[in-house]
Amino acid sequence: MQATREKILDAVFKLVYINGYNGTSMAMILKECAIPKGSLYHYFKSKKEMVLSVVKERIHPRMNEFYQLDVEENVEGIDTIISSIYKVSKKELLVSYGCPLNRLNQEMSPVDKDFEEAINLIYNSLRKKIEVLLNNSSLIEGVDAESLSEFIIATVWGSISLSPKQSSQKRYLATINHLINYLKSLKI
Amino acid sequence: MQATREKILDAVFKLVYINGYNGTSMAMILKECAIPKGSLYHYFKSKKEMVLSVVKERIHPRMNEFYQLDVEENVEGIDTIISSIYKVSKKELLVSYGCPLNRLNQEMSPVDKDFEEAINLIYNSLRKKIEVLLNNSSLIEGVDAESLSEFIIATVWGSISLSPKQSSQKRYLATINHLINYLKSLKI
DNA sequence: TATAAAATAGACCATTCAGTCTGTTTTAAG
DNA sequence: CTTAAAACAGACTGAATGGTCTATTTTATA
Repeated sequence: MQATREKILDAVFKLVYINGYNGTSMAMILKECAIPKGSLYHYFKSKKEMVLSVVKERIHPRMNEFYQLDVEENVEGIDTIISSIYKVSKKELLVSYGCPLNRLNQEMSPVDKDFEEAINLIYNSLRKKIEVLLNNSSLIEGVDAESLSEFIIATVWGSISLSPKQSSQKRYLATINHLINYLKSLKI
Repeated sequence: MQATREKILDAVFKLVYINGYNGTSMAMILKECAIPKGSLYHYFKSKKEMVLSVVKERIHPRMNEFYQLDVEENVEGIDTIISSIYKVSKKELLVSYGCPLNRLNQEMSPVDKDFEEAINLIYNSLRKKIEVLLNNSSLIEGVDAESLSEFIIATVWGSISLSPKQSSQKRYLATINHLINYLKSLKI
């Protein structure tokens, strides 16, 4: 049944989000979704393949949902970016647990090529969207859209990765406000 | 012998830096430093205690060495910060493997209070140093030193955590250049 | 030089790990 | 209704895990 597979992906996403890849055992997963081992290994041939599926089928869509970076008619691209950054502060889980993609990236990318690849795919698609939005904006001269898009992601992800330390989204907003200031200063 | 303890800490730092906490086994550590188990457990009562010692005795000094953030006579604090950020790009390991503190933070802080505490201590000391330097600067009115210090760390750490994806320090510099621009715009 | 403490040494242990194996039940197609 | 494939079920396996235990060697000190 397809529902079983989805149930497994949900459980794995949740546990890996909190405990990381190596911190999550198959026993924990089995217990969380109350599914026998035979069933799980019917859908996934290994733990690694399973978590990679989570990256593609759970984390990727989640990132697209969190960062609403699609081009809108009659809206300056850079304003879409700014409002997207604000909206992130409303996502409590994200601000209090950190970014699931970045968490997994820190743990797995240096150590496993397949994870690095799957994670880079998501990172690049987000970065590219931001670059497109920047190119759809009236900016002062000499602004490099590519490095600026990297700067934006680096700052937002950095802020989120530190925000669990800081008590709340208030802190995230105070931090991120500097980024917004900078972005506004680049508008014509 | 004290040298044995130091050797162990070096090996653990290296392996945990690359593989993470849960990705590094005692067997790997023992092999790396070619020391029998009895000796190792003579110096450390557990893996966790050992890695916490690495945080305090290896990572903390390393961070202070990497980020040279001490107040200098006749130098604007903000210029010290800017040159420190530039200097980070010279540290190849940092830019190509990511920040060891941030790596461990992402993996362990959400899951273990002791790690969270030890890591926060370092984070706060760095942040405070930056705040002091900002207060030692002639900045335009209305700049909040606390949130700005958080913003600086978030951006630098974010850039470093993404820099392994980007081939080189060139990319780190291009990204971080936006931060420098912003900081310069805050000077009187 | 005698003696206790510090340090080295590695065999050993219980537990947990990811993954396999052999069935049984359910579902869908002819 | 028959039959094959899909799905469920969980006992079992070998390797790896962090940690213990006992014994020996080295070092420092009285």
